[in-house]
Amino acid sequence: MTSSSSTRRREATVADVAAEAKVSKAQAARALGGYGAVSDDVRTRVLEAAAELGYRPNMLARSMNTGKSQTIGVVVGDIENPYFGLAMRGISDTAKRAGYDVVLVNTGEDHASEVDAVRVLQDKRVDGLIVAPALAPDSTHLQAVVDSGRPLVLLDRRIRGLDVDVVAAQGEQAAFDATRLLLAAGHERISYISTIRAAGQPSDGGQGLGLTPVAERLAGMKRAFRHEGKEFPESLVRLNAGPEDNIRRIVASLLADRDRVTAIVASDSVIALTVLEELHAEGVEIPADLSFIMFDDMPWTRILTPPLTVVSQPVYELGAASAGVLVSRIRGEAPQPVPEFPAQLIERESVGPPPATGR
Amino acid sequence: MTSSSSTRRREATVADVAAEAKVSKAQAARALGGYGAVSDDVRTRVLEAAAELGYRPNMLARSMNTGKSQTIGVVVGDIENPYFGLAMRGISDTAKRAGYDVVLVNTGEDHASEVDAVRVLQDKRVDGLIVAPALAPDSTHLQAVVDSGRPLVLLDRRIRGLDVDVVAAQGEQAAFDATRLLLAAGHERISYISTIRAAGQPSDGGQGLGLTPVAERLAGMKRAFRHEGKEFPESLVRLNAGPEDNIRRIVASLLADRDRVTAIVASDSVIALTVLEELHAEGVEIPADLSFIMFDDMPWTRILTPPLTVVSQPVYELGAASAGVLVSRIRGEAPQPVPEFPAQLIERESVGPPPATGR
DNA sequence: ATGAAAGCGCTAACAA
DNA sequence: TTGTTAGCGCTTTCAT
Repeated sequence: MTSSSSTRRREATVADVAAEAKVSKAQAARALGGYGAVSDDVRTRVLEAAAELGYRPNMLARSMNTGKSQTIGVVVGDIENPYFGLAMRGISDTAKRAGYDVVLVNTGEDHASEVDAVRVLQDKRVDGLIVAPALAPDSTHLQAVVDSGRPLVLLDRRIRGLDVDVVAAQGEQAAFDATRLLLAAGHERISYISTIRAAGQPSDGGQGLGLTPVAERLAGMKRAFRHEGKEFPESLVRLNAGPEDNIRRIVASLLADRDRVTAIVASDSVIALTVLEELHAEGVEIPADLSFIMFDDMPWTRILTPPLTVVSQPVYELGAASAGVLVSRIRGEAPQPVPEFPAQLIERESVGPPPATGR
Repeated sequence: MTSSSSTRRREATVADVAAEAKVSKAQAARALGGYGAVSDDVRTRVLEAAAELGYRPNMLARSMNTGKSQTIGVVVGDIENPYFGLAMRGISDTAKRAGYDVVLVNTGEDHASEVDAVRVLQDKRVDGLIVAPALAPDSTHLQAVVDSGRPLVLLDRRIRGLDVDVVAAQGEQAAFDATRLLLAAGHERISYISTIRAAGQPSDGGQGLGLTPVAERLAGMKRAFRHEGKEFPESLVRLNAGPEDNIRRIVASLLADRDRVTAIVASDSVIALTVLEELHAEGVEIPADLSFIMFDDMPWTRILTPPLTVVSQPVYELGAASAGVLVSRIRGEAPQPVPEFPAQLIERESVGPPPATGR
């Protein structure tokens, strides 16, 4: 007759189990924890007692003396962004398989938030951290993680001077390919739009971008222009584009310009959505009036009219790899080289020749 | 001269700080933890010592005696699904504001996984749980949570006989509205497609669906038919529709049928995407050949040609509310009534008259 | 193989 | 206000 009252009854502890099984606390703990030397007889008695009492280990207590929490911390800018949603699944799947739980903190791309999150996670004694850092001049909070000896893996963004594993897609070549596609179709007035919070001038085209995917892609685009002997239109690069209504404004002004852009490259799927909405609202036809390429091959890009030409990144795999690398670091295994994840241009139908210049 | 070796140096503890500040461990702990009575003099000395030593509290130790981990567990079927991504942000934002971290477990809609997740989270002594339970005959794992006295909030799905807070959108009325829209346009052969893993026959139209949103919506649809004195085509309900290639098959067979469906209602955005892809592949025009309505007002539904008529659900708010309710339960506050979240039909252009029966 | 006892880092009585 | 002393539930020497 178990007392199934709804009040939280005291949970059974190792001591309780030990008493019930008539062995010492130490032996019960060994049997329960699966370590040390235990005779079959004792083990079965302990396990039976445990089952009867509904014993469940207190992981906090266990973590306290082992120093391992079997938990990894993940800090991202925006889980709502499908990019991170997918990456998160990769992380989660991999972590779970290795016996780790994941505590997720969303920073809203805010640096102070990120600093705080990293600290809190360390206070909670996570065994390792995966951070997709916001662009910021200061990375002492991450350096502190490294100094503390806790494994840290950077996702999607490298940080200068921080010697840790980084898992990110390589976008330079794909950006090069995408730009060549555009150039070949006859475009030169190409705009790249990103919400990245870059330091410095809004359109300084690469300064203050650090080692971000955006910087890489811009480099790829420039190389493509150089390759054709043409000049990259720095002035059409739009960073710090968020939030939504600002993106709309940017698109509108890009279109209103006397020297109109003929192609737009969107930095991710969230920004792409807003750009497309604004284009729609302005009655701009793709690709007749404007060519369009976006990063991330979201499922919906295939069912648009026309289907969108995109640069796809193996996002799930990036997440999975970051967790994989982190886990092996936690376990102190030999530092495997982080695999490469090249982004890839997928041609569909949103790129065409620029409109006849009928201004 | 700090030893910035990369080896994990022993972290400063309360005892270290106390020694440095020349006070008792208890006083140091009080000053550090911000509880009890501490003189200004002692406090400043302790805080200084702490700063100098780089002291950080060990939350595991703290949790062990307080019994509070300041962490809530969230168990969902699929984080990759944008629905949960958004809900997760609502949860995360709300939890963080209340001082809680979130550990997220993805079950892949697998019951065994869910059972395990719930157990592990309890072992980790989370202060409360938010679970979006997979449909399963057995919910003893959740009953166990309730019995243990740990706060539990169900997200998106109610469970018969389990007396806990439930946060979910009300879809009956919106489904009724959507169906009336379809009926008014002249549709009767309407198919509802869902990936929900229902027990019993695949098309038993509501049996074995428990208290799920799908059951509610089906009820709304039936009511609309009844309201018009027409008979609901149970045989067109397609449950257990996953995974992707199976969805395609279902759509294909629905179209191939001699008595073709004239309208499809998709249960969520993930399934909608596949349905739309298949329709696209089959050359079916919306709404000329087929009318289409989906649940969840994803941003991309607005930029399709034509824009999609959808049923929108306040997903972020659902997540936020579930966390809010959970936190107040954890704090032992008076049980606030869970707010209502009616889903809402948003008419756009994917519904039109059925095609002239030119078979 | 087993048990006694000493912690892990912190909070929580209880005295002083 | 301060310090002393017990624990929280578990792992881990160290004997036996």
